[in-house]
Amino acid sequence: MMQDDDAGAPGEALWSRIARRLEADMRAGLYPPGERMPAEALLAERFRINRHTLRRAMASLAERGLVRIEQGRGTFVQEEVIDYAIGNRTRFSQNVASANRLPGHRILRTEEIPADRAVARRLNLRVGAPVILIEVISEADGRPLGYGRHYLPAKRFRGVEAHYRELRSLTQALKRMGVEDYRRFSTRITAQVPTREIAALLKQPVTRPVLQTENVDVDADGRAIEYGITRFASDRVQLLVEPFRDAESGDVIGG
Amino acid sequence: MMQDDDAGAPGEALWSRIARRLEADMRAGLYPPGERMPAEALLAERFRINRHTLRRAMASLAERGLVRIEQGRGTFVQEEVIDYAIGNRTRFSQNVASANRLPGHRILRTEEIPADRAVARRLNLRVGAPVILIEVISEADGRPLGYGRHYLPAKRFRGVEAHYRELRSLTQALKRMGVEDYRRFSTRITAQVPTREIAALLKQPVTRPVLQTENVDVDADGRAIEYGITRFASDRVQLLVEPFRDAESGDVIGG
DNA sequence: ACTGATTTGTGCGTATGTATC
DNA sequence: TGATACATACGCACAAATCAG
Repeated sequence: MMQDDDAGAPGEALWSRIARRLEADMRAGLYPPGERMPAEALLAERFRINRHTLRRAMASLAERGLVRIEQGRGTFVQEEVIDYAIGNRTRFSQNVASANRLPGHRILRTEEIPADRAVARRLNLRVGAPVILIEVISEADGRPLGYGRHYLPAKRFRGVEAHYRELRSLTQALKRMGVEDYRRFSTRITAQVPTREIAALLKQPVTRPVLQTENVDVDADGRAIEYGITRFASDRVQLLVEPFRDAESGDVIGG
Repeated sequence: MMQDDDAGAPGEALWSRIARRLEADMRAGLYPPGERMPAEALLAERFRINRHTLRRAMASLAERGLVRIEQGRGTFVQEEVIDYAIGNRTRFSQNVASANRLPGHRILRTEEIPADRAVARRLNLRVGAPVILIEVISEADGRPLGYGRHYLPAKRFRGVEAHYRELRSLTQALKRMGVEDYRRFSTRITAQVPTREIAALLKQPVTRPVLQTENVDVDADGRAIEYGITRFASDRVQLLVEPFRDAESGDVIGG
């Protein structure tokens, strides 16, 4: 049933008009991505409509993936998610750039530490062997996408962190140290509830999950050169396992 | 000060002895995987130790990944996670069987419905074209691993659900309908907070995230034959993106 | 939106055992 | 022997999160 005081186009339901209005306001920047929208009751009062009507409008936005409604917490403007491709030749900045975002990263710290059991096993080292730890926040348009901890064997790569800071690319830094090529050996993906600390680093609420990837990269000889754990903000990143293409021909492999 | 009634090995800290005791009790089946352990206060009283000492023991178990401590909720015995391999030739039951678990599935329903926009786009159909929906709970040792919704074009695969029910394998059912071979075209991975309904289907709390995968499979000619959305219980499954190997030679591809 | 009960998290104070210099 | 630092253990109190009603 139409609202009596509907001043919009005839034939369009009031909830639909409200939905378009909310969508326009979102695009205009009134409700920035990731932010909580005003409470349903408040918006209903502001538009002078019943809360049911507003909820119908919100439901249509939620269905289209523009907002995310969370009971007891509020309604949040959905952020644009970046496809993060995972493959044999995953490179960091390419993923972000191909989404028309400005890639960047902040290095939190670099340190030489003894390998614990987990790191030693993945890098084929003895427990206690020196490894270089690089902690990075990767960003797109200044918003945190992921928080990564990368371990490299110090014996072989001592000083890599200086190159990395200078060149701002691990691929380039490794190349300067003689690693002409490397590839992703394995990737393990889990979903987790973030610790308060990690949620803060990713600037996301602890109530939203993180996608955790664990990877081992190897050089052309198959030697492990890097072990990394990255936590992605699941509202801003989705992982994409694509059909792998030949480096030269571009043909799909493994069909 | 050592406890007066300490009967343990000398030189070993009390918290360490308690940790070993708890670990043994876990393995003995006293605290089954996924279950909540008794509250810290209760356990401390039972062992006649201070709560701090018990917490030190629990911290060591948590560090080793044997338990998961959640403020306000309790301490939970961590479940063994199954590696679920994702690749060009992902097949369902192989993954579970290779983890020495008994694979199985329950078909919740099969139905012919018109394709909505999302399904139509992925299967290269018109909106409203008939598709077959198959809803499945996949299990290992009787515990739910994932809840999947699979869509197939009805025009080509009408009746596939009967074969599926009989053969209990989508690969076999498709083969019977003339699909000799198919491969994974793309997989999209996100982490989400489950709805109450999905949490119930997966027999997990809503506070634990789910891993959602969206996949499109294509036949040898590259035509889309299946679009699926699967939600995995993140405590019981981790996704594994492995180096892809050639079907014949077994060589790693793309090195 | 509030309440009370339960559970884990944190801080402080005290005391003793152990290792080192 | 003594001084010092650190790990261990206990007791008490309150904060913070969760959950059921």
